[in-house]
Amino acid sequence: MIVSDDKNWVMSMSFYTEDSLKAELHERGWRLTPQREIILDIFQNLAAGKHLSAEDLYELLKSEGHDISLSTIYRTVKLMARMGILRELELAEDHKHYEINQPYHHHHHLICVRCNQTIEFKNESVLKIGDKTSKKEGYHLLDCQLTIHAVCPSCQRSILPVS
Amino acid sequence: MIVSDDKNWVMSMSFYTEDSLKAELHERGWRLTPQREIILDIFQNLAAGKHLSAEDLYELLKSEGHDISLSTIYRTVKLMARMGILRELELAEDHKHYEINQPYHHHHHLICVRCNQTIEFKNESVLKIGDKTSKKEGYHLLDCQLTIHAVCPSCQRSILPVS
DNA sequence: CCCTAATTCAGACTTATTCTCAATAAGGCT
DNA sequence: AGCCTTATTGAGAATAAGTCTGAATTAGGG
Ligand SMILES: [Mn+2]
Ligand SMILES: [Mn+2]
Ligand SMILES: [Zn+2]
Ligand SMILES: [Zn+2]
Repeated sequence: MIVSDDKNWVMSMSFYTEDSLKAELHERGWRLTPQREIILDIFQNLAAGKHLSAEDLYELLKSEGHDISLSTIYRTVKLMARMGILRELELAEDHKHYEINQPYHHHHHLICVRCNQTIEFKNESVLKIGDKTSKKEGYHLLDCQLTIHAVCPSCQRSILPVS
Repeated sequence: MIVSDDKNWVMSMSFYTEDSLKAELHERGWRLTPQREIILDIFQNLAAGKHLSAEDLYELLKSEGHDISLSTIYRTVKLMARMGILRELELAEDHKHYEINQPYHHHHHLICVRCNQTIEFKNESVLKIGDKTSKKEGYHLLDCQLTIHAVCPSCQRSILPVS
């Protein structure tokens, strides 16, 4: 399900029910499976600011008694990212992270390139820039993320280890 | 070599000579090698808007008669990214790209999540936001990138292939 | 209830990136 | 100019994130 606001850009709605997820999948000729429902449920109930890798999600599901294969997890998060339901984050680690894509919780990341410590921050103008830019090019906006690479205070003080 | 401007944030200077690169390496107890000099030279003379993967760089160097190992290339681009000399771009492909980090050429990416087509755009406020945010947290800014995920006009029209 | 095509699952596979370690060489010092 | 320490390189092995395959399952339309 898609919601347009007064500024005329489109963004996924904040919360999916079984029905709205099913409707959005069916729009594209896809199906609602228990696996997809369960995975979306995890992300919808994740604490604000938490994000999961595919492996994280796999373990979390297993701990809750859901035996969903890694292949399905990889396929599902990619699918939901391409639908605009999830955000795909490229943080400092060597794997992707995912979180729900909700305007209300929209935020960005400040990453230390040495120790990988990451701080989240909000900024109202970023989404406006993303909106303006994508509209100008005729793109349909799904998500926009500002990623800042920097050196944290603690790493500025420490001696650099040899690469 | 580091340059501070009137706004008090720090950013690598636009152009490196053998001496300035050497100085910046020595500050950290590192060495200037022919390989590092050659690799930086490639990036400094790359057409604006071009970016290279490690493999791209390896082939380009080979075509110019420079036999630098892939290991060294991976190590060097990562090193230079952590120094703020290069930007590490996470585009839609499954490998990283690098380009020189110069305020003058500072730009961002609008990516189609379906066909991976990428458009570069400039925006003056993004760097200001990155500056303000990193300063507020006491971080030393190296680079900031706005990445917009969206669906391009052509992909909006086409039928969706099954994932 | 049937049928078709989408989806799942297990496991093989791919491949970007990192690691290891012996050989080399940068650069500080005399 | 030669010496010494240690950072760096290079070749190849290793790692691991993510994708692909093919048979079995199942969603959902009729
Ligand atoms: Mn992680
Ligand atoms: Mn590429
Ligand atoms: Zn740090
Ligand atoms: Zn496209």
